[in-house]
Order: sequence, then C-alpha cells, then structure tokens
Amino acid sequence: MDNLKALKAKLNDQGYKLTPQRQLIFDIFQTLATGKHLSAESLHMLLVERGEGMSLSTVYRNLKIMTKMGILREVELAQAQKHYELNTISTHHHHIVCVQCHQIIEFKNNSILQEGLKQVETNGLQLIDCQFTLHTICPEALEMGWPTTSSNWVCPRFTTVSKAKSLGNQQLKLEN
Amino acid sequence: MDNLKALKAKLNDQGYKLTPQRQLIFDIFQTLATGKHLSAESLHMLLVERGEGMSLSTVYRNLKIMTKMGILREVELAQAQKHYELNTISTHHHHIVCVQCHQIIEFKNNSILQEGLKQVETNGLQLIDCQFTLHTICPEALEMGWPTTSSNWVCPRFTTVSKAKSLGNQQLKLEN
DNA sequence: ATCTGTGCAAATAGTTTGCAGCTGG
DNA sequence: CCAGCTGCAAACTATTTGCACAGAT
Repeated sequence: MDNLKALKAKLNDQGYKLTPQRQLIFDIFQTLATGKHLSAESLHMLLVERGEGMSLSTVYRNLKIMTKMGILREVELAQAQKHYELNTISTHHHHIVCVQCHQIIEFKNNSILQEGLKQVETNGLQLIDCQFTLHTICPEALEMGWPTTSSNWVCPRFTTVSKAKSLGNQQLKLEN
Repeated sequence: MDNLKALKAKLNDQGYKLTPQRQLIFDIFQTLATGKHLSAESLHMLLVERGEGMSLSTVYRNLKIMTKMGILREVELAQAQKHYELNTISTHHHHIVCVQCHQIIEFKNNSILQEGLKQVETNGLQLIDCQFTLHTICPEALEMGWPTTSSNWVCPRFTTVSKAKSLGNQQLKLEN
C-alpha cells in the first residue's frame, strides 16, 4: 500500500522505525469509519479482539508519537480520555459537543481552516492541527433543568436524528 | 459589586448557593490578568497564599459547576491539567499553542465566534463555549530536529517577542 | 428542617516510566 | 550491530467520591 510507504518514509525521516505495531495502529485508523474516534483504551481493545497482541503502553507511546508528527489528531471532547483520529486535509472537520449527553456532531467548514492557516502564518509558525470545538447544550436538557440534570440523562435529540442540519455548503454528519 | 449579584442570581436560579468559597474563586478569576489561565492546583495554591483555606476538592467541585454554567471556560492546551478562565463575550479569544515549547498566543477573532453561533443555531442548540485552537510548531524547533527534540527544550521565539503579530483588525497578545 | 456544600482521606482512571530483552535499518 | 522499540509491572498525577458535619434559606 502506498500510504504505508509514506508512513515509513515519514517515520524514518525522524529517526523512528516502522514496527509491526505502528503499522497495525495506522491501519486501524485508516479503515476506521468516518466520524469515529478511538481512545488509547478502545484502540487497544480493538487490537486484542483482532488477535493482535500489543501492550497498552505501546499503544500510548505510538499514539503520542503519531500525534506529534501530525499523522493523528488528538481531540479532547466531553469524555475524560483523549480520542484520536487520522489527521488529513480531506477528512478535516470540527466538533459540536453536547455537555450533557456528550453526543457529538461533526461538521466541515473550510473557511475556518483558512482562518487558522492565516493566523498561524502571520505568526511565522507551522500548523499541525486546527480544532474548532463548540460546547453546547440541547434544549431538551435545558427543559429538564440542566445543569442540575442527572449525569446519565441522555438527550433524545441525537438518538433520533440521523443527520444533523447542514449549514450552507458545509456538510454535517452525526457522530458515534 | 454588581457582578457578584449576577453570580448569586445565576447560582440560585439553578438551585446552587453562593458560598464564600464560590465567591472567592469567582473573585480570583475576575481580577486575573488577561491571558492568564489557572489550573485547579494553581488556583488552590493561590488561595492558600492569600490565607484563604479551601480544600482542593472544593476547588475542583466548583470549577466544574461554574464551567457547566458557562461562567468559566475550561481549556485543554498542551499541559496535562485543565486550565480555567472567565467566559465572557468581551474577553472571548482563541489559542495558538506550540506543541514543543507549550507557549501560548491568544488572539481575538469575532468572525469565528459568529461562525460558531451560526453552526450551533442551525442545529437548534445553545452555545456554552466556542474554542478555536491551533496546534503549531515553531521554526526554531523544526531546525532542532523536532519532533525528536528533547522535551524540555524551549523555543526562544516567545521569550523574546513581547507581542505577537496582529492580523487585520484582530488583536493578539502574548500569553502567561 | 431540609437540602446543599465543605473538608478530609481514600479511591480511581488514565497515562507514563524503568528496565531487560528484541528488532528494524 | 546499534539505536530505537516492546512488554511488563510499578509508579504517578490529576481528578473524583464517600462520609460526617456545617450552613444557608
């Protein structure tokens, strides 16, 4: 596979090696459904299920390296753990997250990425990742008396809506 | 003070009480220099230095509540801990963070907030916080062979520059 | 009177690290 | 063959929680 060669080149370029473990991790992210993020823990479980033994520390170590290199992006949404996804221009997107039910809506918006690039270049820096994150509350939770709502109350909105509303030429999709 | 009344009203409205501890925390954030964030730990230390005994758990508990209510915003930048700052429209800003030296540049950009509001309203949600975060690397670190750079190497760029470059009508200032 | 808040100490969860042996370039 | 990588177990750090008591409305 071509992407694999590129990965190897990128790694070697920085003095890192292409190990079977790194290959596997990269592969999982490449075949991951759009809009899915993995935590270190869930990635590890996925690997174990696949019959690929790999230690959790190795997972952590490699997620870190691949994030540093800009291969993956690390997103901190509502949950306690960090989540990871491939960091490519074509799949680049942002997140709306409900602070009560923790559901996530992804959306694309190129003008925001452009704005980010401009801002970064103006300061003579190089962009590694650009994250636009909107913390929101759903009207249903507000009716329930949020923020006093019980922590496990789940907003019905996202479980019934299959696709979030799109805005202009921007495309939105519902996230797991 | 007027802000204090507003705080009390907001809290009572949700069934929370205005305790001396909450007042103190709010006060600290109000008098905090622009561009400064506090972690739970550093806020606690600040309180202790001031001679205000308060348990760390109380700090954590109240930071959480005040973030939920939109009084504070929780930012996850390069560090391991979460940091907090007041969440007001007039002070609303975004962050550029260097992934090597962890220095932060703040910048204002109203069009981004507008974009966020539009996006959120289109989905029938209510905005609590809007964060635009750019992860970048400084050219100096790249020259040093980043990402293989040692973890405590500090980019000289930010320590010498007193004010980051501004972009258009947007205003930039150097952080903490 | 009741319900929320606090301090303390203990618990937890996510992540990191030291070390001895293994492996890719 | 050598610097980087892995697995394991132990360590660590930020944050959360249970409980008994105190305080506000």
